[in-house]
Amino acid sequence: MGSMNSSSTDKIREKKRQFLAREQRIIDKALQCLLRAGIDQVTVAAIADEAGIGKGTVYKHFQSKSEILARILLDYENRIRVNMDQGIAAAEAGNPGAMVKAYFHSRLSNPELDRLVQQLEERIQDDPLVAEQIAELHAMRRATTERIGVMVQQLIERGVLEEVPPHYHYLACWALAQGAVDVCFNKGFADQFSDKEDLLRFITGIGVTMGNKGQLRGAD
Amino acid sequence: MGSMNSSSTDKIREKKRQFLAREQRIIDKALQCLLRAGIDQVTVAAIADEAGIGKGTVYKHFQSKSEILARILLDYENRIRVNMDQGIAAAEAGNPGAMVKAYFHSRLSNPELDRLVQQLEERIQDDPLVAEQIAELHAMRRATTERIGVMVQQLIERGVLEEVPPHYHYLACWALAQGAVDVCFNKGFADQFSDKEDLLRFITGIGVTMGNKGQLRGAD
Amino acid sequence: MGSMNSSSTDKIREKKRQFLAREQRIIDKALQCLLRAGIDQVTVAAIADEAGIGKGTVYKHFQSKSEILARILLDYENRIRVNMDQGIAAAEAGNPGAMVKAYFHSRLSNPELDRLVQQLEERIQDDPLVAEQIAELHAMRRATTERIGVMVQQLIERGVLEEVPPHYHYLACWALAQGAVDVCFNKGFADQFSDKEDLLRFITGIGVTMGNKGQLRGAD
Amino acid sequence: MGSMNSSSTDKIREKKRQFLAREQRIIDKALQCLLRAGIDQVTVAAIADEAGIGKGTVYKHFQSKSEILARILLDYENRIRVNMDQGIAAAEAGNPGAMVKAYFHSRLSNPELDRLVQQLEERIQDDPLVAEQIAELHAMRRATTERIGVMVQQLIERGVLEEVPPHYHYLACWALAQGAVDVCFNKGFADQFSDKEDLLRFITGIGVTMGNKGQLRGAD
DNA sequence: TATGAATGAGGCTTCATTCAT
DNA sequence: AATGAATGAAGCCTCATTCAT
Repeated sequence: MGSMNSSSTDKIREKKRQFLAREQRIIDKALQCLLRAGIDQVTVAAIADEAGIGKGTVYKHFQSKSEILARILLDYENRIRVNMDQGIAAAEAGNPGAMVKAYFHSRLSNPELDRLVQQLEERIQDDPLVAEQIAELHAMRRATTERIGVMVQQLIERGVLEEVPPHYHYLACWALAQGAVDVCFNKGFADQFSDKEDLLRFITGIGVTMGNKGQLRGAD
Repeated sequence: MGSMNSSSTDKIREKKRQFLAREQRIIDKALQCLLRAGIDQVTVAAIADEAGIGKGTVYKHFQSKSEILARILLDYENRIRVNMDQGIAAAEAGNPGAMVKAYFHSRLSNPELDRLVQQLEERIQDDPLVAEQIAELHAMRRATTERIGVMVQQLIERGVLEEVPPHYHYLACWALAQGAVDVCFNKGFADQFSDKEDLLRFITGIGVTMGNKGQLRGAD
Repeated sequence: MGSMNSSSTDKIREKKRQFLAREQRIIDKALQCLLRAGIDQVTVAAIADEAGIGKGTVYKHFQSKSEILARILLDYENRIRVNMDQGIAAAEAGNPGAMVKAYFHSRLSNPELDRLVQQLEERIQDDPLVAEQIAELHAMRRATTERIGVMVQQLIERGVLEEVPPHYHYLACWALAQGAVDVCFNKGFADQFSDKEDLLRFITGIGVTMGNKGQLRGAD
Repeated sequence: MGSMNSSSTDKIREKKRQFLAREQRIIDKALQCLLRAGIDQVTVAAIADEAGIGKGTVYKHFQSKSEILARILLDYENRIRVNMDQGIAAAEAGNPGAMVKAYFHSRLSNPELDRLVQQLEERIQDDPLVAEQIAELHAMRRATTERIGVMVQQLIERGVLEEVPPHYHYLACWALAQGAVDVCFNKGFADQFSDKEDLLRFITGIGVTMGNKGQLRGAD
């Protein structure tokens, strides 16, 4: 009986594992489709085909197409958060630039993906079917902002950064990263640079120093 | 006969004028719809309604829906170019920051519109129906970049700006502006700042000084 | 100019006429489908096919499938109301049974249809897409009930009918008619009678006298 | 060996008992779902959930969803038949109204259920998967009709009832009961009466006397 | 010339049923 | 024997585009 129990438990576990694996597979394949074909061309049917499963199966794992997209969004934001944690730890260990570097690295190391995620967010932002997930995304961002805010505040007090509301610095970073990604993949700029890495390095350099005190002259 | 001729010419001219006026009206109303309802909600029918004409008439002026959107895109880019011309003139007259300021002002003075245009570009980027217009857009950008490149080159030579390929500076500006707009309208950041204008001023300030020599430390 | 105007007015009128004609055609064909194949087999595609038009065209006339069904419902109830008006007129002219006869005649003269309408009502009763039409249906019924109520009240006062709330008599009629229709088309009773007309005549006879004073003995 | 045999027989019996118990549980829970949520909202998955078993298990007991519904139908008709048996017995014992009363009581004592059953019948009437069960239902009704027919014939001969084919009286009863149930639950009549019980009592009273001789005047 | 009715491909989603474990 | 993940046919609806008037 004991062994039977444990074997049946094993079986259930194995099933759960497989189920989750398939869920991940759907996510992965969906992402693959999205990156390849662009957001508008990807249908639930296409995702199912790519994953080698039936359309109906997709709906065993996700309540709607938007939910798949939301999941990609959250996974991505999570990965950024983890990277930021490391950056913050390094910053607290005395390397003040580490945080910003970590941030830019997170977002620019795979700019195709970052850009896709930007587009996904626009697309599902107002879909009531994923209101909850969107709220979660926003909560994650808020948490990140707050943790960064503390550090930024210290840098302001130490006279390193401009005295503006602390999250301005974060938002400016976010903006620059966001735009950097757009530049990389905007087809109109494709012929403007031969070395994407080099450009991103330049922009990251800007990100690391921007907002430093004494560097701003008045805008109109 | 002469007067008849001239009157018939007048008639034709008047018709042309009316035709073009209507075309502009369609563009304007389409833009109005897009800004009001968001890119996904706007149908050709809605545009025609808003313009007070029939759907069929829209297709007398534009070959496809994408063409309307492309037209908005081009109009916008054109307006930026005009502004840049003034900025460049001022820069040549001895005000080196004027160009960057002009650029940021063009893009951030109406961020809702800038953001919409970003989205439009994503949407129609690969649509073969407007391949030509997209090419034109890219050509405009290239022209702008080149003209800026000349000035930037001078600033580099005068030791004001970092010695990187000249268009890097432009692309960084583009990126920061692009991202600034995203920050403004990302709902997840809505509660992070109370005064959009203030934030944009801060970011514009960054834009004006970024890339200045002596401000960059190496990114990884 | 005058004749041009009138001819263009004519054209518009003709178009409207055609449009309404097609709308009616859709209703008619939908009804035909429903009667032939049963409510569950009828899809929007089937209706469109039957009417010889595209699926999309159906949606130019009706906002949803339910709206088609609701329209059939309302048309039918309207026809009953018109018949009732005549019956009430006759009743006021001194033929007290005329009203009930008119009612039964309305409902039993085409029992297939009546039964279908019953089913339709069940089906769309709670569909929010036709909440308005359902409300209208109920309003029509309420109006009918009230007008009948006045007459029934008189008959009660004259001692012809049982002294119960007046609309009880109407509701009992409605119930008997409703059930009579079910009997006619319930396949389980198909072999119980050879002459449907004869049975309905018998039941109508019951309807005309039921509720008359002195005929009721207590139910448990 | 003997005792082993008997114990294995016991086991088999126990299993059968459990199997049948579960089957009944499925029926009960299905009915519960149907009454709660309405016929359109109930899926096989919902029934299985409610019964606390897997979907697959449901299909060990029933070949199709329709079969479950058919079973509910037959159970209900059976219960009516049992009640009728008692009513007939009472009628034979000298209480001629007992039969009709029994019938109405069977159908109107739980009108929600009766209405549901009506709807089920409509729904599965033509489903080939349950053709057999539908035939059985019809056979049961025919049997009931015939047994009643004998009594009605006697009442006709004694001059109590109108001289029409005997089952007309039964069918009229069926119709009135059927319609009474519809009245109760038609939302359009919801505001026409405050006391459902009172209305049903009135209608039952009609049912008991209808068809009695001397009460009919000719319908058209 | 302007119109808008007609079109139908194509998207999303549901759910009865099957079948490998 | 029981399970529930997988299936895919089928339904409803949208909307860019066409074309007869």
